[in-house]
Amino acid sequence: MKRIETDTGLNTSDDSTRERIVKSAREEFVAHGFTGSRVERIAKQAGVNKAMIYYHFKSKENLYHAVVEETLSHSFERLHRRVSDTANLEDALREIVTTHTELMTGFEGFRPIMLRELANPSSEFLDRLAAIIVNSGLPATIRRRIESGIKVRAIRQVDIRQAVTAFMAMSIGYFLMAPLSERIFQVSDPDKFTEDRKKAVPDIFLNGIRTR
Amino acid sequence: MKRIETDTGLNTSDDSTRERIVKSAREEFVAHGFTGSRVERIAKQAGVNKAMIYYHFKSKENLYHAVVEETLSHSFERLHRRVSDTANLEDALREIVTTHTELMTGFEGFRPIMLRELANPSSEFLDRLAAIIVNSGLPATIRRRIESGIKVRAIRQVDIRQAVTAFMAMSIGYFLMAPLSERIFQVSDPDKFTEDRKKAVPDIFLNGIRTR
Amino acid sequence: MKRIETDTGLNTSDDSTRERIVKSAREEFVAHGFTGSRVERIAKQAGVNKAMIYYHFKSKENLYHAVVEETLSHSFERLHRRVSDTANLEDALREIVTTHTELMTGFEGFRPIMLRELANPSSEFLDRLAAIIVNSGLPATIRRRIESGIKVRAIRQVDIRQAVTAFMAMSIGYFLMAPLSERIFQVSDPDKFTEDRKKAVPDIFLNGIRTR
Amino acid sequence: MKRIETDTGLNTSDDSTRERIVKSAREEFVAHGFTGSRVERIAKQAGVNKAMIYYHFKSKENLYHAVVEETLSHSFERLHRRVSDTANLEDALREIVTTHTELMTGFEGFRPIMLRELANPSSEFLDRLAAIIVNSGLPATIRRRIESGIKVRAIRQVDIRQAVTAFMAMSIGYFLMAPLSERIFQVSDPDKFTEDRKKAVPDIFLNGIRTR
DNA sequence: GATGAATGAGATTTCATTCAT
DNA sequence: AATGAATGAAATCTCATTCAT
Repeated sequence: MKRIETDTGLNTSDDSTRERIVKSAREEFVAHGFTGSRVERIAKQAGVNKAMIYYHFKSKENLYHAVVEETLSHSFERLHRRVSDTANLEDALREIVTTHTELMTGFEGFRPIMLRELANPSSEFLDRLAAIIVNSGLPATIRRRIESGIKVRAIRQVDIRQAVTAFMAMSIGYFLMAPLSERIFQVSDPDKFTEDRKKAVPDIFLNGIRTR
Repeated sequence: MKRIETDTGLNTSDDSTRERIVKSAREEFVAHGFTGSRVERIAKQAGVNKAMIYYHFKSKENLYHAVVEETLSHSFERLHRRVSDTANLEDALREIVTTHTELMTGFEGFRPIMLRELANPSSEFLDRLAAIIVNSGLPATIRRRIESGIKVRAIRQVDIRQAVTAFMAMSIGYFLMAPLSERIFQVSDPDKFTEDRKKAVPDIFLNGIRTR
Repeated sequence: MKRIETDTGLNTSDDSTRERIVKSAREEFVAHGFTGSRVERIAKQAGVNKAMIYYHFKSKENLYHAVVEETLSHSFERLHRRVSDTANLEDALREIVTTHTELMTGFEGFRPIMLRELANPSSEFLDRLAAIIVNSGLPATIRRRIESGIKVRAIRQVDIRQAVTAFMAMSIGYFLMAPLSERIFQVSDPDKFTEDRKKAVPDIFLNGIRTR
Repeated sequence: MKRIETDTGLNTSDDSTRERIVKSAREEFVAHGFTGSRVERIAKQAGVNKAMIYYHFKSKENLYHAVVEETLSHSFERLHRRVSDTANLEDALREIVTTHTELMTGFEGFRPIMLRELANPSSEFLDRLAAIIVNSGLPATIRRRIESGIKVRAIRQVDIRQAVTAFMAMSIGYFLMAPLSERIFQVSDPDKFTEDRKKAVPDIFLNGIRTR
């Protein structure tokens, strides 16, 4: 049943009924949010009877949790592999931007779900995502690298939390607000733009904190 | 962080029924999104009969538009006054961060509405907000200042769009993802942190693009 | 809105929607029990939209409570009026049998509801009914009359609780098991039989406890 | 009150799947009535798959019939042995009260099923139970004994049907309404109370119809 | 302007029953 | 004999909207 993960980590060819339901549900929740989603539509899309959904998941809410679970386990696998045997700060930062990019562009659904959960102050999703990120070791790695950089005077005496937060915002916050950015600065080739970011963001950030 | 109400462009002391409805509606839409919001609850909160809402606004959607309108007119007022006769790039950047901060923290509801609209690709709200931002002149000002900076070799030959976008992400994207950041880096005093950002962000960014 | 009570205490001509719903609901619950009853049928019978039922009562359970309430308030009025200015024990017993008879035959629905509630050990209905009966003063009156009868040796030294319980069983228990009795002893004229009981039961009981 | 299981006619140690299903079904039907009972719950309780129930019984209704059958065969065994060569009326009455007591208290479930069937005018269960009671010969015996009592003037000229019915109500009707009685007259020791009844009821009844 | 009552359409959920294995 | 998965039909409940007053 375990299958080799595709590049997106998304298991699209497993057609066990349960998987088919989760898949349809993800699409539906992504497109309409929780309340806007219709169990009927999810069922039809999955090619099953509505009752089947209640057989496998007990409620619409449960089904949503299952989708969130899947979305998160995906991001978990993504992050875990990247962690930390990067040679230096620059490589680590590149890794993060790349990972975030893949997360936000490669897994259709992660972004909208995250956006909506960000509007929900007591979101379990965010709790779990934060835990995943922390456990991946990336924030600690960055912090440590910056600290040693400061010690050897390669990096200025910046407020580390401000610096790391700013970097996260550049890396992941960008994707959240992308539709607004795209409206403000007409981006003609978004793919190239996203690709360029992978270099531009670490570059600006590193120069921003480096000693001169 | 507490601000004088009249300054927000939000007339909270007008007790006309219509205003009371819009106020409740805003709270409801902010808390539950469009589909999750209940006309009944809005009515009860406003202390009126449900039918009254249909008397004043013709539909739930209409009411939502009214709320969005209000939210946007607010952000418009916010941005309009600031425009651009700032002395230099650094001042301009500070102005932007400050404006964004006020926008996101000063008007309860702006953030959640924006988050949810960001999940909606054909959002009218984003169209209008982008227009407001563009019309405020700030992006053009920044761009121009960077361009002249490059010309006189004060600023490196960076990709301007990437730079401006990165700055925007740091400035406004941060607020969108704040609940996640707060979970990852335990921020004990968010008000002070937000205040510090007003200096830290332009500092990192400017150093990031300056020649050395 | 208050109207003169008919003989049954059942307000059948009040056609406010709420009343019509309760009336249909009573019929439905009586005929099918709680789980067997259908909100749809109740609505149709009351000539209203299903949603109307949820507008007036919040749930099916609530509606059931309302029916029970009505049934009980009815029995309450019934009993309250009869209380206790009966001249002697015999009159008091006749009063009880008459009241029980009216309750069980006059108010279509009391019996089935009571039967089903008797099968439910933690029934609120029974709690309330017991309270009504106790508060009517009848049990205390009977008990007191028997006690004084014993004192003056008109009545034998019987176990009073057993006696009163036995009488209650004869009076009200009979109606509960009537369908069984009717099957065992073919009763050709049930109305006359019920009428005769009003004398026969006190007669047997009184002779049963009298001294000789 | 605790009785030896084999005596009840209920084979509780037969672990065949079929028996386990009937046992769970009885508990379920007793607790929730027919419409309130859930096939799913019965299956789970019996430790089998829902489909198994449909394999053994064809439908929920069929299963209910099986339970009723079992309940009736039980009451049949209960009553069968007692028949009527009791020495005198008093002994016969005691026999009946004892039998009824055992019927109602000895077989968990008999009472609730009977109560609910009593609400159902065309109940097959009642038909069959009445037949069993009639066939046991007890009612005829009582009637005959009363008739001869009247002939020899040991018993008053009472309406025999009324008398027998009243006795039945005292004997069996009591159990039906017991939860109400217990609420009205706080009975602290129900076991003793039930035991005392076995003497009190025939005593009151006999004195009630005896000549003086 | 304002309300209580009403509604149609449709949402989520339940349940007895059957099918394929 | 036994199961997990599936289903059709229907149940309870919800909600934006309208009507009569």
